[in-house]
Amino acid sequence: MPGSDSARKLTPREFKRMRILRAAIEVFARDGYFSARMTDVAKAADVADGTLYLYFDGKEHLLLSVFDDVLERFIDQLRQEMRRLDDPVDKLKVMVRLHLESLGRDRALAHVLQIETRHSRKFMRLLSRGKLGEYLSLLNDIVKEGQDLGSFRGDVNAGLATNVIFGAVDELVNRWLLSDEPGDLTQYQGPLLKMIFQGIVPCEFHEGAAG
Amino acid sequence: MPGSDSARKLTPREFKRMRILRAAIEVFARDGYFSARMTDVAKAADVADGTLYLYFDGKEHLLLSVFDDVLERFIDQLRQEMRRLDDPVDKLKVMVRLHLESLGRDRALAHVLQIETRHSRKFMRLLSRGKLGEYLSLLNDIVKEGQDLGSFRGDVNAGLATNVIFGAVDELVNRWLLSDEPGDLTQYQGPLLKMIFQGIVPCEFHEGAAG
Amino acid sequence: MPGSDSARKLTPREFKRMRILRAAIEVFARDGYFSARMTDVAKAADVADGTLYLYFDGKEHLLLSVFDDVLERFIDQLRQEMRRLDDPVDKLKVMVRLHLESLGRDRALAHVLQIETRHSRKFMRLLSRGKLGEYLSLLNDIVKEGQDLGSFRGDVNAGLATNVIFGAVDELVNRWLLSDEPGDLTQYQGPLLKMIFQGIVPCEFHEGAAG
Amino acid sequence: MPGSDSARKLTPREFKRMRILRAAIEVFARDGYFSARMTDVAKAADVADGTLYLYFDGKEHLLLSVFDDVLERFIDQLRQEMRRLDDPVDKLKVMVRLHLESLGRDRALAHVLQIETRHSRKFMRLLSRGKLGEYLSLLNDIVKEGQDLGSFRGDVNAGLATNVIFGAVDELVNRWLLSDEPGDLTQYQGPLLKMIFQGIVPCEFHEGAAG
DNA sequence: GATGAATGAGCGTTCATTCAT
DNA sequence: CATGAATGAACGCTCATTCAT
Repeated sequence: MPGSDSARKLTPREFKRMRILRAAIEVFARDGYFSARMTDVAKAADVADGTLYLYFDGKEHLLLSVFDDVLERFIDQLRQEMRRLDDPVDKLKVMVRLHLESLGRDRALAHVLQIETRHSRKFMRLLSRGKLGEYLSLLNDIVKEGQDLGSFRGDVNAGLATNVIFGAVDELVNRWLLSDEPGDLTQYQGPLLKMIFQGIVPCEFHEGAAG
Repeated sequence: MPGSDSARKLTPREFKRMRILRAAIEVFARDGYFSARMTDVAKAADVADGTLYLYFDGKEHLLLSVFDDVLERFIDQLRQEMRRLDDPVDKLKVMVRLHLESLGRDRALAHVLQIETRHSRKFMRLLSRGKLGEYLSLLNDIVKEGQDLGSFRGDVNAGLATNVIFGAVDELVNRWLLSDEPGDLTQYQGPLLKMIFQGIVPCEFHEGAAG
Repeated sequence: MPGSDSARKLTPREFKRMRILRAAIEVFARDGYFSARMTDVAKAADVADGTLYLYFDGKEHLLLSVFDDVLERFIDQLRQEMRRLDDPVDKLKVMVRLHLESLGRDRALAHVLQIETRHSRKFMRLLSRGKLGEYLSLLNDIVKEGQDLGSFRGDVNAGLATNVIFGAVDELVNRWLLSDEPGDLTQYQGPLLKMIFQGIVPCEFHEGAAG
Repeated sequence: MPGSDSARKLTPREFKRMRILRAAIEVFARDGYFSARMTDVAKAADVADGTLYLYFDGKEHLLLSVFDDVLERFIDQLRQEMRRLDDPVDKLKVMVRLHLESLGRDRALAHVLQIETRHSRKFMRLLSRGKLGEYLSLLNDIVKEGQDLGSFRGDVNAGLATNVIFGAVDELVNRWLLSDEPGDLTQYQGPLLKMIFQGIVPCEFHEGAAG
């Protein structure tokens, strides 16, 4: 797909920016955001300390940029995949799959996104109002669409359902990150979706189990 | 029930320990763990800086103690409530209710437990191996019990189901924490349980939706 | 004179404060304010780096404190000497003498007061509005008193005369500071006063020389 | 007088040099020498950062060049004016007038010459040994000439008298610089000269006042 | 000559922790 | 036990200067 946005050649500036972002991911994942030193990021990116500040406003901005950059690309990819699909059920499946695949493929990145970017309420708000909000909004749209079509139960608030779904996926990734023998993250996709779709109680008992 | 753990009078030492823990919760919630200064915790607890170190090993241990102390009491309470119940469905309901009630009652505490204690992988591991693990284990027991009795579907790995349930509740608390107009956290109990029990897809479509 | 303010024993805190101020004078004079490093001041005062900040708000405040502390004592001394005198001419003589003596006695201090504290307009304003203003005001009072009594010519604005006198003394100190073989600063007292009192033009030519 | 130094057309290089010097004056006056950044000087001069170093050896040399350039022209002008005059009294009058006029006309320049160039002993020595020394030497010559002719009192060391005169003028300029409502600097010329010529004590009291 | 992206040395300040009283 | 003054290691960031183009 020559000429496509994601394939076009990077300018030297963009290239160096990417190098720094990648270095930040590695160093932040290895040492933790707070313990990580800017000078180590610079070393990992093979640039001088001062160069970091030609591309980013500071340490915090660097962390935020890791998050936003990655999520931006992820959301783009998601949007493209969504276009091909009609069934909200399928959309949800794809979304969960991509989520697990993306993070499962890059443990350092997952670490930064799941843990280091959540070190403070202030930072979490920043994320929620940025790309993360966009992502949740995408998920929310799918839920609502499913409810409109009758594929998803309509007696649960869509926003809450969105949170529950995200929370389930998110926690799974967290456990995978904390595990000593992680294995393949995507292996959980099937059971996870089953839980999300069908819950934990078999249909025949639904009456009695209703909250 | 004289002499019971929770009702007996606190020794002066225990009392001061509690004062420091409470001060830590307030200060960590207000300023964030990393920005918070030990001297401010001391001030809030109305003790000298050095006194903190007579009760805790350091800043990190103080944070850990907040977590463990609170969870210990929560788990005790949970165990007592569980004893009265037989039905795993009821147990799960109670567990979720207590979870939401406990955190909904004390926003500063919720903030510290949900956000500040998760600032690094190292710390999260510490939690997982401590009281948090115990809590998850309790939840896991309920799930397995439900599966054994047939109340919960047996075709999903219990550990994964546990994670999904915990993740759903946890994320809900997070959203509540980040919200500007929080409202009452317990209001979500019903819908949340519905999601956990029945999933998002109505029974009649379960075949097609299976992951 | 036991019990007098200046002779009373210093508290340990005051003593350490003085030690730091003295160290600052030496280091600022030796390296210049901007090149001087706080860690060197600390070393010279034989305290830890952080201790400086228990006594002063920062580097700039330290410099300001050197100035204000010294001038405060100088002004006190001046006020006491003034009390014994009636003749403004005598007062001016004493003032100039004390000025030259105080600085001539301590070259490092003179260096800091004359040069390092004047590194920026902002800082000079700070000084002018502080103790330096008080000092100039004292000088101004003497000039006005002399004019009222007829000892000083009344056809020159007192403020301007004050500036001229101060400028003359100040510049003399500056030249002494920049000189490689300084000699005794007080040796200039007589000629300086002659210039201030009588100007450069002999009386018989005053008509023609008037500006 | 075509071809004269001050009137001939500037080469492009000289022109750019002047632009940089002017930019330096503005930026140094606005931000202070130490806070000022070379990149801001470059911006103000509308050249690239690196270009500054094609015309000056560095930041310090730039400041020194501002001083020397301005003083060189000032001294040239002074020498020309002196040529027309015989009376040392007149020469002194003209010198003071030109001094006040030159600085009164350009407050940014005055700021740099009076304050920013005096930030350290090392720099002040540099000035004293350069153009400033030349200027003081010029003043000294006038004083000595006046003493030889009997117009100025001979019982005061010429060097000291020079310092006193310079100090008086210099301090006046300083006060004007620090004032919030400066007004016209040249208004002080008359009274200032009166002080310099006649001192502060009326002739009839000279005996008693002699230092 | 002119550019401006890259360099990297340098430092004021903070704050968790200690320990003499 | 309690205190709080003192410690000193640690680091993000700036900016004068350089040099490949």
